[in-house]
Amino acid sequence: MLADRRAKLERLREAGVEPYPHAFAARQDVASVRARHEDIQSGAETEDRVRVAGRLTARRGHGKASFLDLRDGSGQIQIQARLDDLGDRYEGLLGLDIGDIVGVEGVVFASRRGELSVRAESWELLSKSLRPPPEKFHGLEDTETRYRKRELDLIANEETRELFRRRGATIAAVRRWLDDRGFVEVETPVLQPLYGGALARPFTTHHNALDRDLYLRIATELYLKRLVVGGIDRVYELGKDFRNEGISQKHNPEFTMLEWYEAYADYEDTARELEELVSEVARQVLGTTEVERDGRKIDVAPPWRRVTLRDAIMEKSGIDVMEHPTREALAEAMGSEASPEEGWGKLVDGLLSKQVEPDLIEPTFITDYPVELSPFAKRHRTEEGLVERWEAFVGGMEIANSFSELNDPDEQRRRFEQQREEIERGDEEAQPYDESFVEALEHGMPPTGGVGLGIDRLVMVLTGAASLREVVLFPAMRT
RNA sequence: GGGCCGUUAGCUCAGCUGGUAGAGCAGGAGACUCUUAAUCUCAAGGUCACAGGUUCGAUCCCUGUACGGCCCA
Repeated sequence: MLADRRAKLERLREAGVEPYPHAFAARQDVASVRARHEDIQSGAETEDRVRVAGRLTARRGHGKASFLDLRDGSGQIQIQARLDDLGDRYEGLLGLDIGDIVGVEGVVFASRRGELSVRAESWELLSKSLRPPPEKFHGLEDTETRYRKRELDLIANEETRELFRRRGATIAAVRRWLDDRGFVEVETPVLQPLYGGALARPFTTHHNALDRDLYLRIATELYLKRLVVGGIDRVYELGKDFRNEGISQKHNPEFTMLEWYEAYADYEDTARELEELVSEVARQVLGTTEVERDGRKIDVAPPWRRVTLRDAIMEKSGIDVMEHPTREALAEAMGSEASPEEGWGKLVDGLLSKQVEPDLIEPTFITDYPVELSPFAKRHRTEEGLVERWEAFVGGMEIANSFSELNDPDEQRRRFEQQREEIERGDEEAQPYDESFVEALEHGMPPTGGVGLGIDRLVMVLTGAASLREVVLFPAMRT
């Protein structure tokens, strides 16, 4: 199989052909050629001489005249090869393999059937392909191979190419939205002496020269808030976080997260901003605020529904969590035993994710969370025991999380103490105490609204993808 | 972590009650000067995921392992 192509490579070399030349000058991309001839009539000739280059994706031979399809990063175009035009270079062009990268110079015309084509007058091999590409009609369908060898998925499947174009466009649009509003993009440490900012288990690594363990960040929250203390009133970071947890359709151990912080804003401001950002990004990427998921249309245009966590749980389960303020009472109301490492907050979180979240198809803010679940959120201005926090859901999936940031250093200390109790109970996702963060707050942080937006999940929403692994180029796999 | 399903040619897939494997595409040789999943002829291509077991005989039945998918926790 490979031997055939290897043998061809050797024959080319023996014939004095360099199979891996350095360049193909004065190349135009396929999209620009197509753009010039949008309105061409079937059978029409032009005098437009072009140089295009790309991968051969198909060949239809006819003896002394043949057709090849050539694709570059911008699109695909048909090449016509005729013995009359190419003479002794004709056989060589036909002898190339599907998958080879080739440069062609010729004149643009439209075939009798109206297909825009380049009539080759000369060509050169730009890179020899030694392995056969996936099958041309069915493409590459095996999920495992698509993830492990994403390059083959991209060669074979237009939907995959389109999805990752959309992902790129989404990230660009998100940055544009923030940049336009004066947010400063920053980069904070990925390797951290102490992890924090989210309830999750970290990855641990080791610094040899310092001979000490470091953690891969689980969030950027604490460093970004220190920058707000420092006077960067509008700040954001877009990058990878790492959480040492299982792999599922909504979880990858490394994932892309956006966090932004805005001084003098609260969680009502950030909710309005998120609605605006998501709908604006959808408009830029899709041209509409309507997305599709499982065959259903979902409009992400503002305003999104707002419902308190207490009401949302009551509506679905009939349980008023505020009437059962201890873990024992709540567990009894739920008709189950709480495992020892689960506090009251964890039980509430469980009710939310199992009973409520799957039905949150239309864009929804769930607001006002128990303080136990939110060690960095400010207490609610009117509701006892709650904090000013929301999570945003679209298509049955959490995409963002936000609060009026806790800026009272003494209160922050008490919250860390509370987390210490959770750790002692055996909760491995609780927060370690971070004194340098509390010290920063002691210098005074303005009232601030902060948001975390899961970029992979946003891309899932905008592409209708069923699994996070579809929108991550190289998802985590065993071995 | 548990349950169910899958793994056969480079790719997409067949394979009967257990008798040592087939097709299409791709690749090879040939025919064909407007095709586009081109068409036609010929030939070639396999550690049936891996390791055991049952059997005269295993792609097929059983056990285990690896990897993947779906569902549940």
